[in-house]
Amino acid sequence: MDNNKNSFLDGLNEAQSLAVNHHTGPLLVVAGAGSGKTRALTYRIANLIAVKKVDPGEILAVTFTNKAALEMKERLEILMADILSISQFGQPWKTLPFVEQRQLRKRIYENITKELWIGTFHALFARLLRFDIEKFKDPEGLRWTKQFSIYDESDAQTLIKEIITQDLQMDPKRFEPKKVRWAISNAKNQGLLPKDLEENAEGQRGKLIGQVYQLYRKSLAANNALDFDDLLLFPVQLLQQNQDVRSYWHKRFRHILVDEYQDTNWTQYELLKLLITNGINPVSFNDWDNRSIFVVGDADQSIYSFRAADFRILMGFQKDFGDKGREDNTSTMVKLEENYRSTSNILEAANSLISNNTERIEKVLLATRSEGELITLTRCDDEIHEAEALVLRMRKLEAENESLNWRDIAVLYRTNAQSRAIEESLVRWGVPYVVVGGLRFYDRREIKDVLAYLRLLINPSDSVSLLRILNVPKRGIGKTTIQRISDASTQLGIPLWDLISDEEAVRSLGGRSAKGLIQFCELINLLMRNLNTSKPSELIQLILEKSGYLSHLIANATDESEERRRNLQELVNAALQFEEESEDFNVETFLASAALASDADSKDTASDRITLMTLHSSKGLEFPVVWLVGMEQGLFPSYRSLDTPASLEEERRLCYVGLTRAKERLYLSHANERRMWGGMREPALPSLFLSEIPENLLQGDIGLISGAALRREKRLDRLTRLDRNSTNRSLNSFNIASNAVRKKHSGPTPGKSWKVGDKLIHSNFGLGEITHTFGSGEKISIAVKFAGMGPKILDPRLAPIEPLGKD
DNA sequence: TCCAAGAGACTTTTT
DNA sequence: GTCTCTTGGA
Repeated sequence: MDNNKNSFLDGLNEAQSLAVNHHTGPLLVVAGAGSGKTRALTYRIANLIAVKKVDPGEILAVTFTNKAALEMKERLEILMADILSISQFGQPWKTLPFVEQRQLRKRIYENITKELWIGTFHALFARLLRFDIEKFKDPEGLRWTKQFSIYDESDAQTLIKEIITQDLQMDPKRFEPKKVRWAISNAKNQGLLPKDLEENAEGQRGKLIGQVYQLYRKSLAANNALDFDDLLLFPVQLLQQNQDVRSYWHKRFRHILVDEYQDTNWTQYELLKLLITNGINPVSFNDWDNRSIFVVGDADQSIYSFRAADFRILMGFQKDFGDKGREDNTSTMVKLEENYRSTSNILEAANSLISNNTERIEKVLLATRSEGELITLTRCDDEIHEAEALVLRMRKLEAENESLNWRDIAVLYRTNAQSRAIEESLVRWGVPYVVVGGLRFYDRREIKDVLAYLRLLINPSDSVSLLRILNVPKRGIGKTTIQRISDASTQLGIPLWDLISDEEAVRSLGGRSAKGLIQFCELINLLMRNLNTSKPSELIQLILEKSGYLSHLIANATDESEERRRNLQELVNAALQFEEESEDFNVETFLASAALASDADSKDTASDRITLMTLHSSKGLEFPVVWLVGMEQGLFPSYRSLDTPASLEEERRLCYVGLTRAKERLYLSHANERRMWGGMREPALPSLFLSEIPENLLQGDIGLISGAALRREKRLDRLTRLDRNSTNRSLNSFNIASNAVRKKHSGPTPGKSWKVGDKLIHSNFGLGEITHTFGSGEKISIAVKFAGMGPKILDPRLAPIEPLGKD
């Protein structure tokens, strides 16, 4: 019977099993890339619940992204379903009748997943603050309520810029808001208050920053808002100062698990300690009865020190928690060193690269897979050649491997800006792709506008949100009026909303804009009346209609406003999805999830497209085929890291992360020169990291990708495609696209008549559809909508386009 | 008050 | 090259 119950643990290797079965006390799991650490985490939670009979509500699991949290819940549900199904029905969950599958899963959700606290540090502690922020005693007497808004980086910067220009009357060009924000963030991460900063400041500048910090805190309080740093700092201070609150959460969370432990910072570490030992120094903490802290990480993959992460926290775990033993698999450390992900060639390259770092826990990744292909290194003339060469290779690879899908391929780069050249080539050759990162969905202007409406409804003190939407859409409220009322509000010390919801005040202050202001108040009041009775999605819809935002966009009728409308529709969908996924949804929880969502969270894995992203975003992911581009000195490693050894080591870890994402094939490339922005081409040397990969693992076509070689490859690509298409492979729309693009070299087609709805292929933009025609006969112009961009007006006699038959 | 055109900054990585 | 902010005119 017992054996049966534990059978889900059978597939684990020895080290994994040690980690999963660890019951109480501290444990550090040093887990190399691809060694099954997510598996260890998930199985451990399942083991705690199913075997050790831990109440799910006593488990706190910290992940690095929201997406990782969702995935972990999902995996856990399936695992638990299997365990229960086998113990109850004697058969795996998937073999149950569909109805019973669903019932069981629902039961697990209700009794287990829903009770667990799984999420990022920020999401989890924002949640904790929703309970207890009103018990927080601020050292300067400021107050917040549980309706607090969460300000993102740009909100924070807006506030700081305002303080610099308005309160301090300084020139934001000489005293840059961004740098000041950064300095304040650093101070917060060290737990420093404005007065600490002012007292210890060296020189005028430090004093000024202290002043801004002081005013910034006041301003946040006036808006009843917290920034990202506060979401961690406030809980630390709250747990330090209030013993009741601390004991409550200490008793509640008996088992804490932390993923990506190498990227925690000192504030986060402080939080963990407060919770797990109830504020007692961990070395002397003895009450490990039915209590554990389980952290998983890899010092070699620490890549967030710019965000105050410090992998020495990981290195010090054993010392801090009282086990002096530093040998393998002591009572507080287990090493997972067997890699199940990559071929041994890829691993050898990664191991060899990372051995150049000095600050490490000694660890090698042991291969479990065969040698595999050699790593391909390509030197190109410039970034355009690099992009073209990459796309051609990719197409060749896809054409030659029946089982390889576009979604199996990822292109990784150091900086977001590098995606552009690659995107252009992908569009030109009709390869479907998705870019992760760059502009976050929730950072788009129209989305932020609507969220600002929601924030104001929840938290009327939030003047930053109010000012954002006061005249959006246009209500005839201008700069002068806004200046006047916000001056009045600061002078009187009352929130903006209180001021403008007083009709008399508005009439005397508003002047010509009074009408617009009153109209705005009526709108907000109407929305507020619907706040408690509407779901988030309904409220968003109501905002869009009643505010005139939607009709404004419709009236505008440009491509841009069309795009905005689509995004807003997408926001409604996101809200609907949120309502489906979470049990206790309301506007507040929806806003919190929007504020803390990252772009990587929304990456949909369903559609078959290649993925483009920064090396940082790639952490935790894996792909059969990986391209690492821009391997040049000054770009990767970044020029800012070249003269500090510690930063250079971090860049090397970043490279290590990149290499170890690849399962089967790895391609590296660098260019001889690169256009940095707009104008100047800059010559570039191959990255130092390339020289740290043993030559025998590389197959080079160094020097091959010159202009002439590229043309030769393009001819070859055409031949392969022709060959392939003339055989029996079915033609999806994508293949048609590439097929027709190939013909582009025959030039434009004369004498063709064009009409709305016709599909065509453009040699640069790919597949498009005609949305309008202007003029007639020889002089006709056409407006064409291509995927991923606004319509282009083209002259069909000149443009490199080909008509496409109806499909 | 609103809009269009021009200047200027931007490139490290993000919860 | 592209996004944001400022400026000046209607």
